[in-house]
Amino acid sequence: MNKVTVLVVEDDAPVRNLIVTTLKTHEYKYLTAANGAEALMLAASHNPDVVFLDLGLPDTDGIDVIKQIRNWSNMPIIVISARSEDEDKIEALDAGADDYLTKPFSVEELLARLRVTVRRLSLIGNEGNKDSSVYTNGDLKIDYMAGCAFLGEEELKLTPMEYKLLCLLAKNTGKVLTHTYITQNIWGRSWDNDIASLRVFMVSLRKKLETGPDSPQYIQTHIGIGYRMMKAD
Amino acid sequence: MNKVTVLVVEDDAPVRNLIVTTLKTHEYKYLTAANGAEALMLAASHNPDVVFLDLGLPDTDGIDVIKQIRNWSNMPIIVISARSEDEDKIEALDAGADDYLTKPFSVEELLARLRVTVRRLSLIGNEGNKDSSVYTNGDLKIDYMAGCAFLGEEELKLTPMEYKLLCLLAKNTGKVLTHTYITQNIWGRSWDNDIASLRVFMVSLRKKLETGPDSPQYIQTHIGIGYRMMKAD
DNA sequence: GTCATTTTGTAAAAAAATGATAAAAAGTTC
DNA sequence: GAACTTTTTATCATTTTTTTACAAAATGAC
Repeated sequence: MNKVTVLVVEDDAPVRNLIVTTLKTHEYKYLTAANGAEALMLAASHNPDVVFLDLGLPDTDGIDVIKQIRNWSNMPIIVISARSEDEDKIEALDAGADDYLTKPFSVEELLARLRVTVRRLSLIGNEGNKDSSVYTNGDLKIDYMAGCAFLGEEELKLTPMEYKLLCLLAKNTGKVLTHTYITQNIWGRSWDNDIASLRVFMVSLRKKLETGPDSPQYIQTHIGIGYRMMKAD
Repeated sequence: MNKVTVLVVEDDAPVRNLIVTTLKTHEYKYLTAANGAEALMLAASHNPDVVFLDLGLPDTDGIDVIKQIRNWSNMPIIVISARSEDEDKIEALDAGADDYLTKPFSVEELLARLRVTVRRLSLIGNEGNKDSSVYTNGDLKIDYMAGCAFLGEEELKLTPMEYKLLCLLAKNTGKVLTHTYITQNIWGRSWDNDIASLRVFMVSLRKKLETGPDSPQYIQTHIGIGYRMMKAD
């Protein structure tokens, strides 16, 4: 998963800094808000992965912030509050919070609970967004997660280079990619030899891809420039 | 959602009764276990929606129970423990627990946290919850719970490494796993030697798995990339 | 249009990289 | 220390990548 973004809602600057510093050193991205209005705005505009929410805000009741967010999003909300009464916890959790820590809290525990949340997010992500990593173009299908490509029902048996090349073209469907761009992407350099190799790979890729003897359906040559993956749909 | 089933793992009878009574009055279904072995059995056989787990069990370390369950399931586990040290919490959470309450706990808070968990379950929808403790793929069968594998009726006699490897491949059936990914998962590192070892294990695993002399039925090599468990069904 | 020139496609080889396998060495477990 | 598992090492076969040479196609000047 990419870097996780945490929205930190906390009016007390020292506490906020402590959290932010911790997040920074653990490679999380973050946003900060010092009051409820700001928090709601940032939550809506940046759609963070997780929210850390202090309930004692100057302008709004923290519970309302939870409810507001829950009106349109299920993003995980971890409450951090000075109040340790059962009723407070229950109210927050039932309003839609996912977890509740009381101040003073242990930074390590906060991180552990954040890890739990992120772990859960990635679980949902992997099962719900299964097709987000599948590319289709006519009969051609590439499953980036699984690392394989299909033409119709049949799986294409591609070498690593061919696969790389196909992915590069696919990810830029419709665009003409110059020889230099392609070789830079695959070999990290662009010598004459590489462009000659590119031609050879092009041949073998096309042999596996292009069904008929007719003009190339998927990969088009642009003489003097490079190649392009055509949009078939 | 139908009635939610909670597996209560707690050796102390009074506490267990308190929890059970509470669950009963709030219309939850429940199962109880007084030790780790029983807990694992019930978890596998009844596939409860949530687990309440006391870490101080007579027979097993609670952390091990978490890890065991996580071998084959993502069912929510809420830990209830007498130990309130940060390290204990972090260890449990990182082992796969979803929440951590310290004794003495408030019944109301427990219920609130249970509601949070159930709410989350219904969000995900039970379709994603297809993890079961046995994996089947053609003639291959893996009982994660019991920690053994079968080919048809015959049990495969696998070494620990071979078993680990097989599970990793099985859990990613259909995906091509890179050498690095595999070694990272098994050895936590990825040196040349590890990849060489991987090859050796691959040979012995295949000897035990692949029946015919024909091309590999289960484990496919992707030259320059890694391996893949094929979907046989 | 024709011809020279440039660019691209193709096949076949050489070179390099990678994988399977056996066997020995090192480590574990009981 | 015997039996077993894991790691290391070496060899050989296979596959992939690169190189090379040449044919085919496109381009542009005339």
